[in-house]
Amino acid sequence: MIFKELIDRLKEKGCRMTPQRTIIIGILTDHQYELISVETLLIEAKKVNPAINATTIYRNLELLDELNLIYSQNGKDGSKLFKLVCHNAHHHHIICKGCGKMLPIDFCPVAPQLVQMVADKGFTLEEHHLELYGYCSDCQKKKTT
Amino acid sequence: MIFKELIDRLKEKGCRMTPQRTIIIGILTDHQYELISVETLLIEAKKVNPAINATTIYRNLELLDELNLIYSQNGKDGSKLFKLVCHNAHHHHIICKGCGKMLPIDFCPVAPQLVQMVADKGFTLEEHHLELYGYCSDCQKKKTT
DNA sequence: CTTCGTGCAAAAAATTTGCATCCGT
DNA sequence: ACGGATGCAAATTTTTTGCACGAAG
Repeated sequence: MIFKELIDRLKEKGCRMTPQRTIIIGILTDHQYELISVETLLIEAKKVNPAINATTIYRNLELLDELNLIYSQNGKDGSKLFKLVCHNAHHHHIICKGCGKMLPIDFCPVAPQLVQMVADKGFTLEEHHLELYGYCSDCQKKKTT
Repeated sequence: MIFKELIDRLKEKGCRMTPQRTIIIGILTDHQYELISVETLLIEAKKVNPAINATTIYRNLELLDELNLIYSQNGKDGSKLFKLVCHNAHHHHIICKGCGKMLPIDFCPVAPQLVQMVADKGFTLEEHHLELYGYCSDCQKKKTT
């Protein structure tokens, strides 16, 4: 249900839903578990509507990036790869060492790159546990006073 | 002592140590805890030897990448950023759920991006704990038989 | 000496920008 | 109708490549 969520999120922000944007988001949704390059995204988008321009892809990726809705990393060949940040899936928390407050992080740093690195050593990654510790803004202040 | 380690590693691989390469590695070592762009790397390198060419930077980064000695990620503005993978520093393990074997991972996925994301929410990240679980190649085989 | 590495210039690729037009709301 | 979004072309930036020369081992 990521697709609709994304559209709602964009609408909230006052963005217009053009057919191009809808297509781009649809494709990103299709690839939500893998990384996709600008090039592939453009090719896939053109399959739906051949008139879509690369500029539109760039501008939409920029928009999604500003809203922190996509994550990007560099591919093996140096190309840039993108992936939606899945807000409704797996996530982690940061825990305040001062007051114990927990804040969910809508982002999992265990990227395909790490999975690959582990795979190179013969391991199959099944699950992971990440605990982040720090201080929330309130406790940060208390510490310095 | 990363600098010397890197040089040794490259020598082992049969790479020649030219002054340019030495400078580039030196600068990357200086920035081992932060990300650096090609542009900055070039500027810094030129401060040491103004004759250094961008092509040389690219070719050396390519070399280091092939040897998995650097990690790259995309900067906020879309530029590519690099950082040495610190083999002697902080690291994590993957633990086999079958036999308990532990394998160190010379890579920490808790990237500046995550630190920034946490900072945006008012938290200051102090430490983290990542546990990776999976199956080693041996136990993987046993499972399927 | 023998190759690898470098610099330079040119080519290619990737990304951004300006502007007129289009189309969601 | 208004203002954001798009397409197109041109400009800009980034990265790659070919080749001759220099220098490391």
